[in-house]
Amino acid sequence: MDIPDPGTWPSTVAEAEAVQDRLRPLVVREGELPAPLRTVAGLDVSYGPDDRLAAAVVVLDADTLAPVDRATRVGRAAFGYVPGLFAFRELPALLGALADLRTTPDVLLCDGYGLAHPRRFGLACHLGVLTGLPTIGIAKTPFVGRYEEPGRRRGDWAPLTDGGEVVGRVLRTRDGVRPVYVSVGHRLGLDAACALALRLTPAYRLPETTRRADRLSRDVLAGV
DNA sequence: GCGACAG
DNA sequence: ATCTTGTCGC
Repeated sequence: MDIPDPGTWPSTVAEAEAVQDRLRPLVVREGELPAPLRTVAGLDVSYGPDDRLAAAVVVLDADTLAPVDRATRVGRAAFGYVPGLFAFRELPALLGALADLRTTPDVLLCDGYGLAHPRRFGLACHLGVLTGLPTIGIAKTPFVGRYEEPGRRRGDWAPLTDGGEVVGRVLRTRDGVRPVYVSVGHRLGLDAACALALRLTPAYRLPETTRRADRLSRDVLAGV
């Protein structure tokens, strides 16, 4: 798919935060799922020694969840790990992988947060603004915000709030398993984001998109 | 000031 | 993220 040239990447914390502040106003915090929804893409990155990394994108048929496209990119981490600036670490490689895709996915599912971020501009928002595509963030552990424990059944959820505003949702994707943390990335509202998260978790806690991308990035890093 | 802190 | 054995359960 076509990916616009992001230009140069920041090298300091101050520069990176300035980039987030500059792009944040471009985030569209609402929207319905595209109809018909044809394809969904999952993105993930695996790390190896010496800052080596492998980014992977897997595109699935939204109905059958069968893989229809994939792309990978190996490289080095472009930024140190700083909570809140996580996106700068993986974005270059993820964009590179996306550029190699034959198709343009209808929605991008990111590993991490969107609006549930100290400056309301997590990886999912960043990726959404740069690609122009609808995105959502699904994280495995809490980062910002407070919440009550949701019910234990699949579909149960509780609002994730921070600074007096709802920034996401703690969602139980399977009965009796730890919940995931869903937040809006770009062009999709929270209801749509959670509906998609449930649709992609027919068997496991994490979305099929994320699981496929995770395994692919791992395999690539291992040289498979 | 101190601890916590997506992956 | 990654480093790692065994173990409980379907």
